[in-house]
Amino acid sequence: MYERKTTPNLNCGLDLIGEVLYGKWKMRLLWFIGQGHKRPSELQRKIPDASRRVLNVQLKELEQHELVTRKIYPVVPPKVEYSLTEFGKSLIPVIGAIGEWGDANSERLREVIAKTLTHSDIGN
Amino acid sequence: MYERKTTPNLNCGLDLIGEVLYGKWKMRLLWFIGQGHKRPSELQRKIPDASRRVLNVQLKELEQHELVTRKIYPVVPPKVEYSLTEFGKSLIPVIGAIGEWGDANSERLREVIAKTLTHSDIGN
DNA sequence: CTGTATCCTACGAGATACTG
DNA sequence: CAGTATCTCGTAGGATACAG
Repeated sequence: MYERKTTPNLNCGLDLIGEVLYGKWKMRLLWFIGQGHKRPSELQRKIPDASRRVLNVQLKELEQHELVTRKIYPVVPPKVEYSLTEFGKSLIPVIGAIGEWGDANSERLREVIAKTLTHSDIGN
Repeated sequence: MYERKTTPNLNCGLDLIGEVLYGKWKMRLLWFIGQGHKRPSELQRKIPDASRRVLNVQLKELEQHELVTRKIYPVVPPKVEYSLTEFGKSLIPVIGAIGEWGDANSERLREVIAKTLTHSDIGN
């Protein structure tokens, strides 16, 4: 978890939600957990570009922000499951809207993003 | 404008939109421009926490991503106006949904955010 | 299967001072 | 009023290696 030195100025909803959703993989984590992919290894497979460490960091932040809960099963090998809280669930439609717009405009988005990359060569 | 060294992996809409919306003030810039606050000084007043430089940087990125256009009036003193493109306009409902959720849950959000601040003391 | 501890780097963003 | 040039710094996130 990162230690924050500065204190943000939170004026509007756009700001507040940013605090909680800022983090490269958070929206996708919430999304996949909502889809029923709850175990760390599963999430890791769904988001292979993220390192295990960062996934854990962001999951812990989501937990602290009360968007997900973490349940540990005392078995060997260890088993952990993340679930959305009610609060987290209420965010899913918003994330859905964002993702839909992104999917619907993926063509266009790839174009404009490609234009701004200095060493162009998009990964896929 | 920042020079990017790494090349992102863009798999899904959530990823793609992130590329274009990542930036501390971009959503609010789009929002305010959509509301008709088009001039730099106006936007600066709306978002006083951002420095002029960063506002310009992010506006230029939004322009390159074809979400806004920039129009210069050849008068003295100089006058500039930003407007949403059709592409940019199509994003507004999404930003609206995000902002609404944030506003609707601002109480709760402030709480959970406060808990995670190490040197607590929220600005407002 | 889980998670944590180090170390390291790119880059977002602020401050300030300057030009047209 | 609008924009750019430097300089600087914090920190998010990757790599790797290890531990329960």
